[in-house]
Amino acid sequence: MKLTSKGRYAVMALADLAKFNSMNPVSLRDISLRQGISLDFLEQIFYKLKKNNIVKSIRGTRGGYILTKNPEQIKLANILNAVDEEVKTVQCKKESKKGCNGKTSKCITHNLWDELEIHINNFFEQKNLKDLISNSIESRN
Amino acid sequence: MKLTSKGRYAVMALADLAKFNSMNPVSLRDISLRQGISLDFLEQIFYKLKKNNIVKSIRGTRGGYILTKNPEQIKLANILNAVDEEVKTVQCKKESKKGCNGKTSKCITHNLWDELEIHINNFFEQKNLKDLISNSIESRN
DNA sequence: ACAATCTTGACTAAATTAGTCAAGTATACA
DNA sequence: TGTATACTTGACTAATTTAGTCAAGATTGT
Repeated sequence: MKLTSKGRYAVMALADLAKFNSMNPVSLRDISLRQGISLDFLEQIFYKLKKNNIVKSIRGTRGGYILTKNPEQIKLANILNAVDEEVKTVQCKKESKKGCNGKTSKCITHNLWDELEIHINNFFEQKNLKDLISNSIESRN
Repeated sequence: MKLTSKGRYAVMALADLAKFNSMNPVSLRDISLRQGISLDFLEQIFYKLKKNNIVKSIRGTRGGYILTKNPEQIKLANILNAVDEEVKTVQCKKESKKGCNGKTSKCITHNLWDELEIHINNFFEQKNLKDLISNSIESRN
């Protein structure tokens, strides 16, 4: 699980989408304006979200994107996995065939990062888009 | 909380230190060889660990470093905070005076990252150096 | 004296991030 | 049918961050 602006933007954009979803598709341009995210960057992000079947697109003049499911069915873990291709907490996983740091065995802390990754994933597994938008209303944002 | 190799190396090095601590100071050179971490990089890391009172140093020919406390009294959170100066999960905190993304209010996901940071911190608050080394013996490493 | 070790700052190559740019394709609507 | 709007997709790039290296010294044990 990689946590970058790309992931944050994806969550923000989808929260925006969930909020204004009602029935009409929402254009990236609108999201870009409301959330202050570069349109070009959003395009990249939504390309991935679409490939991962989290949104679907409607082309043409009044087109835009809509969620494929209800907000409460979309877990944040799904979103982050969709945009942040590689899953990692901290190095030391990708060289796992040969051990860590070029050694032949796993490093002392190897299990630790495994556990951490699970811990973080749990967090995102337990949150869905609806949680986010109800929270933001609650806190008067 | 930033998670990089620097933090991982710090934890590895201190776990090594805890293991061989017995009574004699352990030199960075030894740690470097055992853990496969660059000596120069270790020096940087231990500089910070010392400033944060996690280790103390003994100079001279048979010098090296020793832990200032028992391994079970050193929480991983302490270590990571010591070496990873800046605390952050994902952008959107440092501009917190002016809101996120240059907007005047907090972004929809702001609270989310706060929660996540707490979640991760809890993880590291609950683990100490002793946990690490007993685990690694247990799993025959 | 001298070798081992810690101390500290400055510098840098490589990787990653956070985008931009560009050239399209599809659709709605006038 | 033309045109504006919006999605589609790949390629490229500036800025930042990471993960170190390099260097010059200060201390101490023997």
